[in-house]
Amino acid sequence: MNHNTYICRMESDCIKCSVKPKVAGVACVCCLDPSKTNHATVQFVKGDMIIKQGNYSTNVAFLRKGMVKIHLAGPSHEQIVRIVKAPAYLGLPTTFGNKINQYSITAISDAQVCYIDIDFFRALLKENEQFSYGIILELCKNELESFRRCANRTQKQARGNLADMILDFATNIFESDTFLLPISQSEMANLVDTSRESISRMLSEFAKDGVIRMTGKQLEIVNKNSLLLISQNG
Amino acid sequence: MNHNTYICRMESDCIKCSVKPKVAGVACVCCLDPSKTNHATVQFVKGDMIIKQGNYSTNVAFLRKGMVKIHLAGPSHEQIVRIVKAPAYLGLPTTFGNKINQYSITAISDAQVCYIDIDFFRALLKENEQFSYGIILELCKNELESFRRCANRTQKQARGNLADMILDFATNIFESDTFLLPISQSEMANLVDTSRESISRMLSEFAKDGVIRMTGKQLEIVNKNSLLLISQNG
DNA sequence: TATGTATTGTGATTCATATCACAAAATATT
DNA sequence: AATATTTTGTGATATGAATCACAATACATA
Repeated sequence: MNHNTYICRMESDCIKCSVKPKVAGVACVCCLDPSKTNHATVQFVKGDMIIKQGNYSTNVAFLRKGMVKIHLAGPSHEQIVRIVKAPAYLGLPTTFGNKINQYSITAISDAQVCYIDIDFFRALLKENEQFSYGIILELCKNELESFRRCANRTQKQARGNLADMILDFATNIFESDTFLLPISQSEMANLVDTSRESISRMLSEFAKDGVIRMTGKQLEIVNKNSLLLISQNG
Repeated sequence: MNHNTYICRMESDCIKCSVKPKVAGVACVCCLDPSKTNHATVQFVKGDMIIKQGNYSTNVAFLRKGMVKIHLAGPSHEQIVRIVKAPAYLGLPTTFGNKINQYSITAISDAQVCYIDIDFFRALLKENEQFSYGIILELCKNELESFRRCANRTQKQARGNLADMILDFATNIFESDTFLLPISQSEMANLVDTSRESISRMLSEFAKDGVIRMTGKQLEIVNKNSLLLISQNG
């Protein structure tokens, strides 16, 4: 896997920006940058680190294409907080907070990120209230989601959380009941708060019970109801 | 305990608002409401529910005085997400999101809440960019805090989390090494993700080991270093 | 194609904690 | 003060899941 990244200014591409501003908050700023001089697009390969915990942050990043994982160093091991797919802003909390990235973001598929000049971004927030309202909205949604997830992870037992992960992939990320698992089993473990071995065991178990079908990283949900039951659990 | 609440319009009190706008985001809107007609102050008693999960929300709430717990119904039991003390906005995510409260907020001390008309609040966001920037800042801080907490709670073991809770009370909430625990042991359990029994055992253990001293709900940190060690753990 | 590296599968064992089951305090409420 | 109700203390037991320890693949690159 080649982790070289290259910067390419894609202003022309940004003009006919493929990421249409559906909701104000998740529009690429490119679309709002008439001079097209305040942003640059960077291509990442699967495995590349886009934002690195502990580094000083100078830009706002907007994920135009691809999938990433948000992760941070926990007290004993790496914790994957969430999987995010385009389009989405990355690392907003850092942008506003203390400038030091509090978590890392790594591409788990090839990805395209638009870096936006921070001053330009701030100016935009000021003058475009639609936009800033959209950002607030997105932040709020994230907070609620965080709460929900945290409660689940700590209260449910491992199989319930794994079921949730699978359902989340199918429903929110891939929007299909068949998909290629974008992360390894140890990553799943860090996402779902178990051990790698438990993930392996549980996946085989789900397969044996006819809940899912697996061929390598290809996963198919065979019995969604069972999965939902496991999620609600007992 | 008497849970009757009464509404009292305290416009005069709000004029000489004791909650000075230090940071834009955590200023009571009262201070920015010249006509003083868009807000009302309500007094709550310890134990009162200020915001109820599942209810429709019509106002923005600003906690002027007191302490509250943010909690939500988890899959198996109530989860306390965080303890918050004044001054702070309560339930912003709901305000912007879908209007149905996604979590409850309950007073754990007597508390004073300022309810602000939502349209007024929005208008303010629009016209006062300082203010909206402050709100964004606070939301971002919350998100980071959520991540950190979630990683800790799931990775550390029980005694580490309890140590963290005690340190958090001392450092952030009471700003003193001696304080009155504002919640019961079962609440602590829900905050720290253990069982009530474990909390009881661990507290006695900490006391036996000379890390803390306890007389009823009065807690004194005797050896902060030990507590920090337990937090980092092993 | 070959060789090193990362990922996955599976058993045996250990361990931290939840649960259960009461007793004892402490706090409300009449 | 007297009774009810919530909170707390503590032992015994059960259990989910981590850890350890390898074997077996799969994958990447020389």
